[in-house]
Amino acid sequence: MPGRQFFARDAVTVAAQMIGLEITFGGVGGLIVETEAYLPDDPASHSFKGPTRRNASMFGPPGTSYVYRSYGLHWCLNAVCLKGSAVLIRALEPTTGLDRMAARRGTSSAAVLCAGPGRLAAALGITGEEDGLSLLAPPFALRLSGAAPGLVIGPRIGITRAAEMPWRFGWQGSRFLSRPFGAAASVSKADEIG
DNA sequence: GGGGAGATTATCT
DNA sequence: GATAATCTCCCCG
Repeated sequence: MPGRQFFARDAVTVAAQMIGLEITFGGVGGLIVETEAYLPDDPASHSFKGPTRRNASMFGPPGTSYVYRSYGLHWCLNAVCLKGSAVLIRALEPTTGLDRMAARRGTSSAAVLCAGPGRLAAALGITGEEDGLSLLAPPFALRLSGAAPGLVIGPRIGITRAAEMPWRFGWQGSRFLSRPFGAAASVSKADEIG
């Protein structure tokens, strides 16, 4: 079971190694199939210009949650790594609590329950209330699934600054991704990152 | 103190 | 594909 040391590393390394982990919140969740890394000196990162009330959690201890509101209406869940860096969890393959997630999302299609950061947070019932909580303690739970997926690596989604950096990681071949990886994507293995 | 942009998504054409 | 929904913070004045 990943502990604080797992997150006390470079966010790019953690983002790669989080693919295949199982994360649950209140007994609901699934396998992480898509992540993105955000670094302290990264113009696309919320931490780039230093701490504010909104991003304060990004400067907390490794393993802290950072939940922010996106475009005024969606919530997005991150795992804090080294100070000022975090991994955005963008998509899950649902494994537990499918019925509760489907009820929250208003759809019964597993393929889109958690395919996207806003959808994922909605399915798990995560809001700003959970900002700053530890991911290493209940109601959160992390565990190694035993899966050893191939990794797809490509540019991050939905950003304008530093958009070319290949800091988006995916479970190769997963049908639960928020969006496909483009032709520019490359393939690797988790233990080759870092 | 105000205007604009942003790590998004559901819905309609 | 285009657009609306609408929060938080930055930056300029």
